[in-house]
Amino acid sequence: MSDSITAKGRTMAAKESGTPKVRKRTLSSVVTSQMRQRIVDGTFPPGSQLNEVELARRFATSRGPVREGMQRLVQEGLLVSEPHRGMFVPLLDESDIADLYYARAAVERAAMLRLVDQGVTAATVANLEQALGEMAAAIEREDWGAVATSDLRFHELIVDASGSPRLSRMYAALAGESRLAINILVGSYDGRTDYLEEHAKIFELLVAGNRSGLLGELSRHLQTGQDTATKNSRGAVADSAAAVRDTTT
Amino acid sequence: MSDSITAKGRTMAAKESGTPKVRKRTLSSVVTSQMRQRIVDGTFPPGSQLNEVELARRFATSRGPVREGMQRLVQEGLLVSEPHRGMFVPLLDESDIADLYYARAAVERAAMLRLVDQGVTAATVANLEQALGEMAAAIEREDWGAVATSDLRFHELIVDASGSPRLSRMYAALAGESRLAINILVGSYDGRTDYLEEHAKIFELLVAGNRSGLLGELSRHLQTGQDTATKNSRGAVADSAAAVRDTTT
DNA sequence: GGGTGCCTAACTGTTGACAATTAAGTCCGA
DNA sequence: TCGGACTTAATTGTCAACAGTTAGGCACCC
Repeated sequence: MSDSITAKGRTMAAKESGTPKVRKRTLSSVVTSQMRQRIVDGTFPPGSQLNEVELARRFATSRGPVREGMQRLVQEGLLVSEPHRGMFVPLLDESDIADLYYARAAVERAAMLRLVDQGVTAATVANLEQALGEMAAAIEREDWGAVATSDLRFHELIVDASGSPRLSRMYAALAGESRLAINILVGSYDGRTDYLEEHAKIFELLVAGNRSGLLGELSRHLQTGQDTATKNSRGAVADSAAAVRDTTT
Repeated sequence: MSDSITAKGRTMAAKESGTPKVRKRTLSSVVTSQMRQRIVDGTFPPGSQLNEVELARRFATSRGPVREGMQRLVQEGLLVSEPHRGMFVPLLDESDIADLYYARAAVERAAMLRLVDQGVTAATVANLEQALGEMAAAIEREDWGAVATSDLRFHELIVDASGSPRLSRMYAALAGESRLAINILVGSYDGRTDYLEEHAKIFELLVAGNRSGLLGELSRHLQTGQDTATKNSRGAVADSAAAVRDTTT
């Protein structure tokens, strides 16, 4: 019953440039990853429509896999579907951001409490320290996109470490939406140089197992994050919407 | 430029409740609903495979809408995908059930606390009372499937009442999975005649705004639910798996 | 001049056929 | 008798063409 080496003739249909490191993954999944990446990194800005035929052409596939990928991204909160109209990258308004941070707080609180209960493993400590290191390096070179990535990664690591598949699954969607909200205000991160120490504080309290301190610090941290996102998105969403209008006319 | 829109047609359509309920559902969505229904009500038992061509034939469509619906149900936790093999209704083992109830507790706790904060509206009270009424009626006529439905509906109403779209979205998936777990042990509900009063207790504490009591009662309630599910599923999953094996051979 | 109704263009929704993959059954040889 | 490679049936993954819907523009009528 051991895993026999199915080393059969692997037809290398690797075209010259199309797909970088395509493994045994199905086409739909690689298309999904590609689209998720481009939504998250801002290539497809909030408010924009994703044209099926254009994407299919760009990925050198048919519309089937593209539609399938879109279905998944809808459930992740990275796309909204308007029947017979198309798929659009969500425009998060003030109430969306508030709800997003509220839901994140609910999930992270539960994860942290459980993590303290069952103790933080050495591997978790190492992962978190690495994320903090990446964040510091990103701040150093003023790469605010990377700062946002390490920021979300830090929080995601905590949730994953709690060992609940369902909590992780739910949080992944929230993290994706958060990235959407943060994208609008990338560049305004520099006004918040205390990000690193806030995360370091949470890390310390987590290792120390300080429950009440942890909950308080988390609330503060997310609250400031929400305030920043809300404040900076006030005009940003309007601009974004206007920009979309321009491009579509 | 000229923003002087008379806004006549808009106000008419918006103010008026004239939107006919004949919303044009797309084929994919109706197929999705149908499949969700049959998974949840046990027509497609846990462990069974959903054949695309057979379902397409049964729904008198092509495989496209069926595949699209399956994608959605995967994200809801009602199906698992094994690439190049097929879609299967999940078989929840002991750890799955534990994780499921843990995640539910996390979400419901947050929802309840917020609900107490912002006060319970009259509409919410009415909805919850109705759910309790349906539960009592279902118990009376020993319709355990309906008991499970009203049970989950009660909890879902609480989460929805908290007014967080994302919390509701996450909880919907958890509720669907819970229904899957409960289906196995439908009929063993009769051993737990205290279900109604447990829910009534939660309802009272919620209206009274008793935080600590609420959290304690919720923990107890979900714990007993988890214990029952776990205990009754011990042999059930084995039987179910065996039954699936029989039908597939 | 303003409103109304068609009309067209572009897009999504749907379909049936084709290709690729998996797993089980079978046959052969040691 | 056992092991392994081959064959084969069934199922999923992918594709290109067709059909239906939506929204915006244009001419026409009042």
